[in-house]
Amino acid sequence: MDGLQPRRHRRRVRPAARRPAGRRRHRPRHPGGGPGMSTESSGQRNTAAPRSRTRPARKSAAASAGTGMSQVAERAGVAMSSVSRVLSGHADVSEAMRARVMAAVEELGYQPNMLAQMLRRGATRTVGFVVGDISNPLLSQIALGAETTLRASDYALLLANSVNDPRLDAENIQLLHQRRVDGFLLSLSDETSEQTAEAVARTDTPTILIDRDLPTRAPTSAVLSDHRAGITRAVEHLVGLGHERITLIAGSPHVRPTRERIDALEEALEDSPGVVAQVRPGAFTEAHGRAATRDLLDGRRPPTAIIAGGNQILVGVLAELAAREIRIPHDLSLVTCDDVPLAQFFTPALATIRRDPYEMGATAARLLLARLGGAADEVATLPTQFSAASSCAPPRPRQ
Amino acid sequence: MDGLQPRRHRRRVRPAARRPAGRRRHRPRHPGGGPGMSTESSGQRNTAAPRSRTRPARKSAAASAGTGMSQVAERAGVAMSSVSRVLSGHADVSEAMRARVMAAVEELGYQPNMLAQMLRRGATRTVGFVVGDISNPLLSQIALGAETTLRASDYALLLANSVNDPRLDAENIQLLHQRRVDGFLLSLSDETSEQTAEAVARTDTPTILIDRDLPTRAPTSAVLSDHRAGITRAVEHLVGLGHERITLIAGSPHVRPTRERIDALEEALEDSPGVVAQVRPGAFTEAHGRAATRDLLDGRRPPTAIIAGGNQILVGVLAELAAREIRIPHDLSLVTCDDVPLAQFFTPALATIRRDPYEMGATAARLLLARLGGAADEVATLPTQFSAASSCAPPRPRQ
DNA sequence: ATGAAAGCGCTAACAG
DNA sequence: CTGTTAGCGCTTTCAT
Repeated sequence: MDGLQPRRHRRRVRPAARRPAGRRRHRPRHPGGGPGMSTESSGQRNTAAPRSRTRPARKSAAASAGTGMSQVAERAGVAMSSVSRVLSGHADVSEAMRARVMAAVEELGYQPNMLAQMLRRGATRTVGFVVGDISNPLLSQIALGAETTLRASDYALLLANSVNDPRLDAENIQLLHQRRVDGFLLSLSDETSEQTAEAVARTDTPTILIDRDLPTRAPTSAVLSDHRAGITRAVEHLVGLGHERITLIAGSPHVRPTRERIDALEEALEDSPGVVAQVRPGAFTEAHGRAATRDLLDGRRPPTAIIAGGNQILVGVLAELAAREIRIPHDLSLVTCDDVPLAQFFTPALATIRRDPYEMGATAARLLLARLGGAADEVATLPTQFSAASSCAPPRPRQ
Repeated sequence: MDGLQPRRHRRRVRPAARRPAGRRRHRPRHPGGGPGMSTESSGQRNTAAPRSRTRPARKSAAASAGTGMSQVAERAGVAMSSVSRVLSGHADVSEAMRARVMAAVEELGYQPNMLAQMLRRGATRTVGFVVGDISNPLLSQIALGAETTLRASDYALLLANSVNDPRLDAENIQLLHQRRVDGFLLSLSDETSEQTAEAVARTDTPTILIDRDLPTRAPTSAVLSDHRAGITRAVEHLVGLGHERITLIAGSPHVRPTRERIDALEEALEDSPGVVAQVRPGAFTEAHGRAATRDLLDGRRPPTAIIAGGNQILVGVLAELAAREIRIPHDLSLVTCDDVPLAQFFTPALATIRRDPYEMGATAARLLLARLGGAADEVATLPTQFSAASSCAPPRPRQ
């Protein structure tokens, strides 16, 4: 071995206690060891008399577990209520008291049991996030924005995927409601679902819709994207280039973005007689993108420009175009909605209608925080930007 | 308007009760309305005598809220414990009892308060997922796999981002512990952090590491990827093509994937004297990818092949290559780790070391479920695949 | 400023 | 099989 070497070399330390690890996923169940067989590492002072008759599911005595507020009180020689007051920063507490209590807390390594607090206070400081598909970069960035903002206010995020199934939307709402979340962030799979609307209505929990509309029956806040503006700019650009047949391959017609985009496309073309809009709603999937593209290109009058209504759809569109060796923008112009990580390195560069998903999530969280703080429901609309790029060019002269 | 029209036309229904929505994010705080000002929609039977002296934060009387188990018991004319037994599917319950109770439940639309159950049972059916960056597609797919699997067993996922800050790792673990999660799924930002190790050790909660190692002190299960195999295949391929200077631009050296990849690269080249390995660990960021690439290309002996150790790093590498108009694979061969959505449309196609992140998440969840069911800790290693592609070619002859 | 007591809504002994 | 009872661990009146 010659030449430069890594600055950092590291011995391969196989963690001692582990089995060699040979990719076994479905571990055979231990014959004799059903639930309840748990390792039960007996704590130190297991000898003394049981504290009471009732002793449910004793949790193994770990560092902090089992140390309750009453122990702190005893240690500090004060009443539990005083400990509680100190810990929750109540005003009327003497310095002496505060010091005594904090000392005891320190010594015992006491950590409050939030479960008990939640039950008692009637608030969980938890927000339920129902989302069609967290693995979609758009949604995961929204999640990041939301989580970051919520955490700054000491809220935690309970995540529930619906895998784009409206029934799971409703079920998740119900489930999270039973877990007593203080609020909801909803990126629903289908805003027309009766069950979902009911689930939302049944809950009187503050709810923020993320780029969705819902029958007014259930009052909510919402963070919306201004899809109209984006589509309008894109269409203006395409029309300016001379396109006369523009197709939007859109996602599910049961969510706001799709409806807005379709409306915007049609509206934008109202002033341009001679320019034809086509719309292919369907699903936010690669399959739909591909099928729609195939269909269009096989049709009597294929479009000269396609707008892909989402990142998965884009994949399908590109796949079909690649299969047919259709060149962009020579044979067809292409615009896409919502950025994807590597899009910037495409050749040709992809014209894109962008928005800021992190900011959407953060805004949704702020709206919810406001609602939880007593404010009224509110709708925020965030902008959308169209960046032209070389994937759009004048159409080829009519055949 | 002529020609084809969309099959679906839709009136633009502006939801009635909403303000026109003019993008205002930082809503001014209402002067007089602090917390506690909440709308307090008084329920129907607000006239009767208060049920008790203590009445904390009375939740507004919604459909299901306020309906407690005792009411069901009363309605059914049985004891609360019987209701409980019926609802938790206890064996020794007569059909008559079951029917009476279920009827009452139905009529009242009763939904159990999981908070109370959690406190009483000492289990929350909640899993804490600590992750460096949920917006990374790799991690969000892992999250999806985990959530889907956990949900099938009635566990919910509490998500905590650490934005790649080791201190937040530890803090999040502590926070989730206070929320009494039953288990942890950890995709730590830095496995060498003392604080994190302590936090994990302090918790006696079952913990699954996701592609991380941790000092044995804290016993855990783990799901690992076989990075060695992937790198080994990739290097074999490159060496086979005649490359003699291969650089791995890696992410943080404080996580397992980076260490494994570095080790594997060096090991793979042990048998190939004359082939030089370079390693540039740093961070999983575009910035590092770009800086490292710049550095390498400006160096005395630039590599003939680069392995990008992550999707963000890849973006940086590509950016720098594009800026210098370096052609792949003519001037340089490129391999990347971990797939990204649009990579398949790259020209040339990117050679990639792949794994199945959804399956990683699902496996992690299964391991945790097993642990929660009383099984011992276990390590699962999932495979990795190298697909060659046209981004790799023989190097240009030495200058 | 501090303490005593009364639960939040539920479960699980225990005793019929 | 069903009812009684004693809490889970904490917060919050209410009364000093």
